[in-house]
Amino acid sequence: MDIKKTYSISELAKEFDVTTRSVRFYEDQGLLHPTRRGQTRIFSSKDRVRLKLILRGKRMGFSLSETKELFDLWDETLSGNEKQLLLMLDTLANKRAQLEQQKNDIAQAEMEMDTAEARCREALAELQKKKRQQKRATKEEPESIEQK
Amino acid sequence: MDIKKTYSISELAKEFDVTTRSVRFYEDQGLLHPTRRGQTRIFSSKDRVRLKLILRGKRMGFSLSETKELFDLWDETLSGNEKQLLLMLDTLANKRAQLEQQKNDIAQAEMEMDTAEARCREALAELQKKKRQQKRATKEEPESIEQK
DNA sequence: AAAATACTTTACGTTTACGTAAACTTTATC
DNA sequence: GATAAAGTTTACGTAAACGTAAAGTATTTT
Repeated sequence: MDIKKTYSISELAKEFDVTTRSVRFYEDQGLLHPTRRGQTRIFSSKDRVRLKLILRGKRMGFSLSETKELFDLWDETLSGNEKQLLLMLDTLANKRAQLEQQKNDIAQAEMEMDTAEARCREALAELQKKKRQQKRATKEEPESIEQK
Repeated sequence: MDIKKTYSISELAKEFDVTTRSVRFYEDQGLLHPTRRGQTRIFSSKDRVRLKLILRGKRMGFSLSETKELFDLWDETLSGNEKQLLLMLDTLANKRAQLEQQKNDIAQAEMEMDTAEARCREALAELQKKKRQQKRATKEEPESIEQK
């Protein structure tokens, strides 16, 4: 099994570099389900994994409610109901399509960045050439202006 | 050169499936620069390209201001100033790193979706097996309950 | 010329994902 | 036992990215 530990809110916040406010917000939205000792939140390693997934989702452009839907769907999937299983498979297929689109977008962006970078380097090379020409000019005619 | 045409706001909106409101908003934020005939906006093919880039940026999780920064930077880059060129190269490197992160995230997500899908299919197979067993049972003992 | 269509500006409303401040308990430290 | 440190709830504020309604202009169609 996992590192069967529990975590405080600030432990998680530090580890993933988010504010405690965010963590509480994620709980509020039903994405995390910490238990309580008194009124203090205690997060399980499952919560920790989910937090990681939430943040990755965000980096991939997923909203919190999208991520929550996936979480909920997965939980219901575990119950083993056939309908839920099929729904999950369908959802997975949709997400895969979405990821394909993103991969295309990224590939396109990378290509365009390649050409952009190339143009930058060309322009820079031009500038360097001009600089060298200027230097040569001042060496060939040192103080020549004064000898008119 | 490009398809040197011009576009009305609704042409663009239809083509890229966004509202005219969004297009006006993008102009407001300085991402598009249509000219005017009277008070009516006229978009160039450059605007069209930019709109495409804006939307791709959104799909990749970029904010409008991030995209605007890139546009502005690129415009200044064209002026050929050395400092701007170097700044652009730096920015490009950063974006590349960001895309690398996204590619990692996507790869991870795909792996996890693979295992999730596998589990779903296993669970479904289990259900099918049980169904078949039930069917066989009712065939082997047709109305057997009544012959106690 | 009246009506429909496409465009405009102005401006307030909405959702998401938190930030920030206030006021309060609980636990650890001096 | 005072005080600091870490936690809590409540609640108002905010930036981003539009939605939506109001009210007006310009052009095209009937």
